[in-house]
Amino acid sequence: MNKAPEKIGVRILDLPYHLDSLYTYYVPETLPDSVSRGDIVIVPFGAGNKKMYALVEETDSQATPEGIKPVAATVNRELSLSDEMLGVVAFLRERTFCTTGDAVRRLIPAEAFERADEYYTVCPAYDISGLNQKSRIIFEYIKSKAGGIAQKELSKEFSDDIRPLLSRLIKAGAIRKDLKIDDSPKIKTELIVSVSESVTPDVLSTPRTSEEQRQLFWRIDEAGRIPLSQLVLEGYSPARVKTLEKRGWLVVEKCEKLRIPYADAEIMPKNVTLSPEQSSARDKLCALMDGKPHGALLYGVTGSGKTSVMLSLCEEAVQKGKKAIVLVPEIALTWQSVVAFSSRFGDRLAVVHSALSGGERFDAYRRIKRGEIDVVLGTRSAVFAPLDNIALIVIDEEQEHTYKSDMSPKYSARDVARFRCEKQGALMLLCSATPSVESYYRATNGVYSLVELKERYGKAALPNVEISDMRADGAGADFKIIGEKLAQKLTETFESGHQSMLFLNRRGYSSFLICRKCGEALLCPHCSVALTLHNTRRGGELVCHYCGYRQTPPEKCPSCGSEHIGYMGYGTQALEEAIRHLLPQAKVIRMDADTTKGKFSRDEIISQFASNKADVLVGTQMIAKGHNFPNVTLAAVVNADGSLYGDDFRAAERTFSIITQLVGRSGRATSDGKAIIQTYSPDAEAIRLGAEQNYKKFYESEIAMRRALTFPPFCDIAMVSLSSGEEQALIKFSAALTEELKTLNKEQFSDVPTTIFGPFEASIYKLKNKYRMKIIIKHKNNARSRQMFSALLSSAEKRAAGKIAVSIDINPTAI
DNA sequence: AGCACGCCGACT
DNA sequence: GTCGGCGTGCTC
Repeated sequence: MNKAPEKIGVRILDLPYHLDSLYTYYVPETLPDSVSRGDIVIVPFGAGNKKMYALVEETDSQATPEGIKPVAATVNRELSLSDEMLGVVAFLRERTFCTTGDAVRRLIPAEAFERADEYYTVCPAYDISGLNQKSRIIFEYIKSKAGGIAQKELSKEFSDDIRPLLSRLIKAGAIRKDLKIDDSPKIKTELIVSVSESVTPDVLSTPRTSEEQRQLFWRIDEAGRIPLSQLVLEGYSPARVKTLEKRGWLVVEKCEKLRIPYADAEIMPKNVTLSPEQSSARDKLCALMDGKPHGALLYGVTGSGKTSVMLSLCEEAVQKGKKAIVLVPEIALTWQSVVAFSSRFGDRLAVVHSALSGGERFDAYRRIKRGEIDVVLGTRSAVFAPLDNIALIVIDEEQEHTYKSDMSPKYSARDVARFRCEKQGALMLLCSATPSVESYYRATNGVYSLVELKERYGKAALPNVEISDMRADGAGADFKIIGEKLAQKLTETFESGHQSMLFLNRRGYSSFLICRKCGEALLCPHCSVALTLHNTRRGGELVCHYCGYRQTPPEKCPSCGSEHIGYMGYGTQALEEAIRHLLPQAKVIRMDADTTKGKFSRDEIISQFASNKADVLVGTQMIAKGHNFPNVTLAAVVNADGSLYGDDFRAAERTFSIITQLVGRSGRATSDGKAIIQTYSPDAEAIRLGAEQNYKKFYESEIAMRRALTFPPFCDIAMVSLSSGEEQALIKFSAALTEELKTLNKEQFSDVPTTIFGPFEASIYKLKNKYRMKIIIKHKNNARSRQMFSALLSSAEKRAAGKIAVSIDINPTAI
């Protein structure tokens, strides 16, 4: 019986884009396990038969290429991707122009990959007399290592490249190369003690049972299942446990220990009653969880209690025996929000975010995959949680740009959510007080159902907002960070015992160091960005916010030698100081990227402020989101112009959104909330309408602009990014690539309508010593246009020969 | 991207 | 003659 070996089609991970296609291998009979779709295997690749990870995409492949090779090994079954996840991989590859490897490594935590290494061993019978000296040294070295030596160690021990020598030795039959998989599981185990099932407390009356043994027995009987380590901690001796195990009273099992980072969160069930408006919204959305794919936008003013509606919907999904994913922006994922979910779903909740350790992430992944989890709460990447049977994917603060990844795969969590909801028949629910123009457009077009919350929850009213025109404030005279109006309100608020929040979208102390004589600003030597002054314990320090470069401020201008150098612009540190100056008695705390480096420091700052231990909170973006501070009656945007004049068509939208959110922080529990917006452009629409909290009007004017100028949602934007350390090569290559695109578009893809801009310099032209260019293409995102970009990327990569990095991003957050 | 093959110069 | 440089071309 000679049956033909099974052939499979695989995608090899970690291959460059233009080589990322389907390869055929056969499954040798010596392979212990069967191979199915979605498995990860190890295959030999290329002339050197380097062992590579590969994803099995097809079994029983009919392809008949020449000289196919055998699969080398299978790896951990727990890595296998479901059919739906294979679909997500294909979706990412097709939509974001990433490699299969990039996609797979986004879905499976790195810790899950077993370490596979190539080991060298000698063939003892080999006669070494024919070898030259260098070969003999290598031979003897490998021989001296019992059990062989890994490729990595060998190249570490000897010079960088002894590989040709090694392959010659293999050919000569002197040494062997084998694949060894280190499958020692990176799984923590612990010993769990329980009372044996066949035993009743009657056994305690057996003779020669000590009082200590009885106590131990009762302790375990009470606990049910308890870790041995816990018993030891409580003072019971492990030897005594062993004795009772020998008697057959107790059972000690080795169990997997899962790291559950938020396990100790206090469970405090809250019985939130929904307002009539909230429960009507909930009912409408519940009706959309009917097993068919739907999209909905929950548009609710700040403070209208969108979170309660979200929670209630998740409960509904779980009651139906289904699962839910809830996505929040990174900055909103704090202890408080975890506790809110944890109190409802307990250990059926998994929390996934970037601050998890590798092990914690792996454990969460396995718990989800095994079906132990009903609700996954997390940031962007949680949209890939390997749940089946999803009824609901919520995206809170839907307009946030953090849902778009800027590293490969450059996906948008919203697009992945839509894809998964389509496949699983689930509801995608976008939530926001200031929806993105694109999403609101879809809602008004009937693509999404629109559900609104118009009232603030409880008795809270919208705050009274004033625009403070900084042009009038001491114009020409001393430059002020805090204008007169804001100073007055800050003082009043402090004196009345209430709290204030001040938002400023720039960290550090001063944003520029400028020479008053020659006008040069001091730039980072590695990036085309001005250095920012920070106050540190050691005094002032200039920091690059893009690459982290630091230096002490110079005494003289480095370009003209003048001593007349001064600082321009200001950041949160300067603001903090200005408040201390204005209100010396007040306690001020600052929350920005500099003060929240620790894992829980953000939670600490928030809980300090929430418990009234500070009077004023100063911060960047991260103070604007998700927290409910009842005692805050003044919110201020210190410099609303900061985000208004970007070179980005979304600048107005972001300004409007941040103003609306911040204003909404004030007066959540009372009716006398106030908000101040300081600006030099009081007539700018985004600022005026943000102050009025008039989303609809802002949307109308913004959508009209987008339509007139053809911007999303009326087109899609592709950005081809090129970067290289060699400036001239980059400029030449960018021009050639643009020409190639134009030719491609004229010939093979003449049916794809485009408008091509560029090439031009990126807004930060030099970053970490790499020069950056970009090409912008307005187009309609569909299968044809993606084919065109895919062809362009493949050819560019081939020609770039590693000297120039090329990537494509569809609808990037910043152009 | 790796890696081998292949053809050239510098050295034992 | 051998070792090792890096140009070219392929990868199931």
